[in-house]
Amino acid sequence: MIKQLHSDSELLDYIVNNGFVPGARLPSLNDLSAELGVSIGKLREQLEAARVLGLVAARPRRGIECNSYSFTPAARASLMFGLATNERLFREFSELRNGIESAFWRPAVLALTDEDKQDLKRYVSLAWHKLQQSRIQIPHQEHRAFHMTVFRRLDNLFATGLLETYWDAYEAVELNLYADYGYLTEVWGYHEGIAEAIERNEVDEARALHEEHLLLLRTRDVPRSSARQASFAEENSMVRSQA
Amino acid sequence: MIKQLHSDSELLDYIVNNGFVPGARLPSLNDLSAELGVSIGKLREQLEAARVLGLVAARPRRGIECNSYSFTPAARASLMFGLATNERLFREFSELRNGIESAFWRPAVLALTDEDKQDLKRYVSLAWHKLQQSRIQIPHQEHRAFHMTVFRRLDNLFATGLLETYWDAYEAVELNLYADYGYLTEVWGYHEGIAEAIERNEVDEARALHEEHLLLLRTRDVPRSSARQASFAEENSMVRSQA
DNA sequence: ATCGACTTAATCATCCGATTAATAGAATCA
DNA sequence: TGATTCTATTAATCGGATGATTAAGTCGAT
Repeated sequence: MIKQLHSDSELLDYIVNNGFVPGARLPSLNDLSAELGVSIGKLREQLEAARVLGLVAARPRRGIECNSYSFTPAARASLMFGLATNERLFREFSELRNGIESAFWRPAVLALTDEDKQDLKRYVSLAWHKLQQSRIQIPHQEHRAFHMTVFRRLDNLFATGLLETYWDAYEAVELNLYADYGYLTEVWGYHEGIAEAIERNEVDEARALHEEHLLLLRTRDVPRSSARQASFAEENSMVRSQA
Repeated sequence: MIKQLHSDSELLDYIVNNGFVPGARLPSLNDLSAELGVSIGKLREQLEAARVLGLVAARPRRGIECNSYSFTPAARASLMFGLATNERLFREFSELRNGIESAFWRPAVLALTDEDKQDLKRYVSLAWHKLQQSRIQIPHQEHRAFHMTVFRRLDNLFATGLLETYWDAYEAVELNLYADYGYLTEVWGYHEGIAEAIERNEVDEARALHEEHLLLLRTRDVPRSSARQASFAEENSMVRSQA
């Protein structure tokens, strides 16, 4: 099996071949340079790449530390750059997020604990509270927490990592998709129904509500996206034009 | 909107702020260093990171060229390292791939052209040919091509990028999931049915077959995965144990 | 005039050395 | 004992030197 997943990175090869576990600290760059026969400059290039991927963390005097594996940093780094050059990509990533939530809904909900279900209801009431104040606030934090709680028990680093990335990106682009009051109450009405259905262990009922509520979001037009690209109207999101 | 997607990378900031399009070439590192007031060494670290993410390509004398955006390189780089340290992750990524294929099946198939549908049938017959030879060959290339053709028209860089990444990873780990003859014929029986249903525009029939065929793969045990971790038997894949 | 081989120069790739900044841990002192 | 200072280690950044690669220009032969 051994398999050399040829990574053209002496640093990463060193990490995998010497079985470094999360939390373990690598030798200093000086020692690594001597041991691997690679200059420090080159090692630093690979170190920067590894750090962008979230694989290691480096601090002076503490050395280079291996992180526990996560898909999020790589996804976020790539997505953030993509969004900076083409904001339209946010819609595509939203589609991906919707697809992942739909596909993993069932096993995720089935694995929720009673405590998780109480958390869901708590987020709903917190959101209603924010929405019902005289000076209403957008319950964004609760929105993120609600969805991520649903998938809290999902044992899939990639699915959860991509969901996490979605919310990071949402906060970064600040499209304010959930801006107007009527829309927010509708969404949280769904959330409330979902939380209650989950509490009653009616998984399919919750699933149906979840699908409806995704559809609600899906049909919603992106409001004040940058008008940089004029070809917005004619695009038909899901499908690539035929060659 | 302007939004400084603070990237703590002078190089990437420079690219996005100056509107470099795919194919455009950046100034030389010397000039960039002078213009940005950043040393070449530091720029090279960021260049390596950008290259790992597949955002740029650098070649001597050609300079640094912006690539068209793709999610694949980042996903692949992260996944490959993850697999090198924990092969179990392949199953999780397979689950993700299954979920994406299920979620995007309908719009993808609906957008296929007649030519695409003929390609699907062609891959099926190529695969049967390989399987029916006296010295049978595993039609892996056809398997990949068949699935990627189904999603050829899907206009979602992230979904298609992750599917592409899956096949790259599959070839890298070489688990030989599709090894024995009986399994292969069963899979390609499904593929044949899918291709024909798609040709007859029976999208839901094709979808049902596709779901069945994914289930077939899902229930299949990973055969000769490294026995490094003995806790394989007791794991129940999809769900994280309760806190 | 066209084509191919050769030269040139621009640029990335790699390496080295030195300096700076940050910090963990030891030493010191109230 | 507890807070502070000191010191050594290490990453972070810089500047420069050299080699490798290759696009583009040059030259010559047919």
